[in-house]
Amino acid sequence: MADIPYRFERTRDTASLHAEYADLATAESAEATVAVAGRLMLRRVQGKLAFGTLQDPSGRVQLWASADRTPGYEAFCALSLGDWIGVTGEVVRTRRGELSVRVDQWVVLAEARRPFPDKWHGLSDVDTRYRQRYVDLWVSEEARDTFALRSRAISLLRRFLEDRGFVEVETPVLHPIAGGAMAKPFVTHHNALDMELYLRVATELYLKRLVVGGVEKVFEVGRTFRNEGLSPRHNPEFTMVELYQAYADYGDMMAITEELVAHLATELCGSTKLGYGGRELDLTTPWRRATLTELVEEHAGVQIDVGTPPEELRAVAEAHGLAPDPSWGPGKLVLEIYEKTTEAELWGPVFVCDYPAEVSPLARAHRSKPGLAERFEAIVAGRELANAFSELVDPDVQRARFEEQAAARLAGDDEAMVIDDDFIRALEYGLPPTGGLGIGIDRLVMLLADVPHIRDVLLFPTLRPEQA
RNA sequence: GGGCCGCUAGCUCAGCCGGUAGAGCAGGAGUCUUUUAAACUUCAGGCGCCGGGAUCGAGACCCGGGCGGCCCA
Repeated sequence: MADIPYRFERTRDTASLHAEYADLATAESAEATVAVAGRLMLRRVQGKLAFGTLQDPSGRVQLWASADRTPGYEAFCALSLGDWIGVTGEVVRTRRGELSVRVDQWVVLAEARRPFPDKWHGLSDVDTRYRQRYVDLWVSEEARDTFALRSRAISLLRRFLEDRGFVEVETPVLHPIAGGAMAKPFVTHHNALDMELYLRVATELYLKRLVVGGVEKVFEVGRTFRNEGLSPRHNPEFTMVELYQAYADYGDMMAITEELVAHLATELCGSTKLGYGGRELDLTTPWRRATLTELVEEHAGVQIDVGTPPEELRAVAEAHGLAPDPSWGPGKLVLEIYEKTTEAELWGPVFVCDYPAEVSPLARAHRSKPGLAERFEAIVAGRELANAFSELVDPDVQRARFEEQAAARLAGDDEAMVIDDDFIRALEYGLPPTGGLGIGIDRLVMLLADVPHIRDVLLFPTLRPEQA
């Protein structure tokens, strides 16, 4: 192992070097000494002269070493690609016009003992890119750009909400009851209390408790866990932002959703007109608002709603290749028909409004449409990006909804919710009219970064373990 | 869970109808004072994902398994 110093005093990153010396003439020296550090990416040895390419997070700069002025010239030429080095020297522009740091002093900061990936093709094996993200980040600029964008997106999201008076909170990840979404939880065990705990499937029920407590505008950005399969759009742990606003309804949530997404697109991509997967995506506000049943009529050519006789709904479902379970009510049938015939056809952005109340146990009944709830999902680039409601505020109705869920659970639906008595007790203290919204951050970043797989926006996605 | 595709040197990839494994880069040893992934000479580098099978003979064909990708549920 080389003698590695404990620190290195860097004076410039490579980007600021290029900015500062943009006007330096060819074959001139700036008569200024700088210290740069990073990873050696390329090397061109020409006998008594050697050139290298140093990379840091801001970019790259050429290094120029010569046998007659670079100390330890032979050793410098023998560095491995991937080694971290610190270089001190004069800023010059070579005869070929390349801004360079002359290697007057240099020191190894870390050895790359493992071989460098192909310097031209980089890493193409996606599995290796996910498993060894440290190598991927080092050699592929697209990966670095995507994660930089993710970081800025979350930062902008926080500022957007804070600017509107929302307060960020942290609620438990370990839940005694996995509530707030229809999903299978991960189960764990607490030894001291000798009890099962569940990793949260949503932050919803805790955040609404906070609105009861008087936090009128509240949000949480947090990891959520659902015990389901892996797909280009699903990872068992993912990041959601949920927000709740007192005195607001789902219409207000539509406005926040479209403003937020348009704001992020403008800030990060420079426009609300994006391309995604080679297809145009126009996020300019306002987004289309359409009811679920309108959209089913558009795409499946059938007029149905929760008031349609169940036999008729069943027939429509079967006509589209579904095998309706006898336990399904009209609401479930309508939802299934929508998901089968329409959801995949939508590109969006579109707010799909007014879901059946039967499948929306935490949403408030529609103010004028019986059997429906004031709930929407935002479909963007063909996938669900957001889910929101006018929140159910009546403790008696909430208890009845929970009881329906418990019955479904007994009947074998392991994604159905469990009765949360404390949540009902909270509602009994009074939840004002409230709008609530959840947005999948990973999917949002996928849109903004124009990447096809959720793994492309997760630094360390869930993978099967490597073979020993 | 089902279907299809892929897995060959550290990396990126070839390999015909089944005949005993190759290139470029990276690595080692040399030559070279202005290069830009890319000079030249030379050397080394392989559990062909794993396990079975048919064959005189398998990287290639058949079966099972692993991991990954895409599509479907």
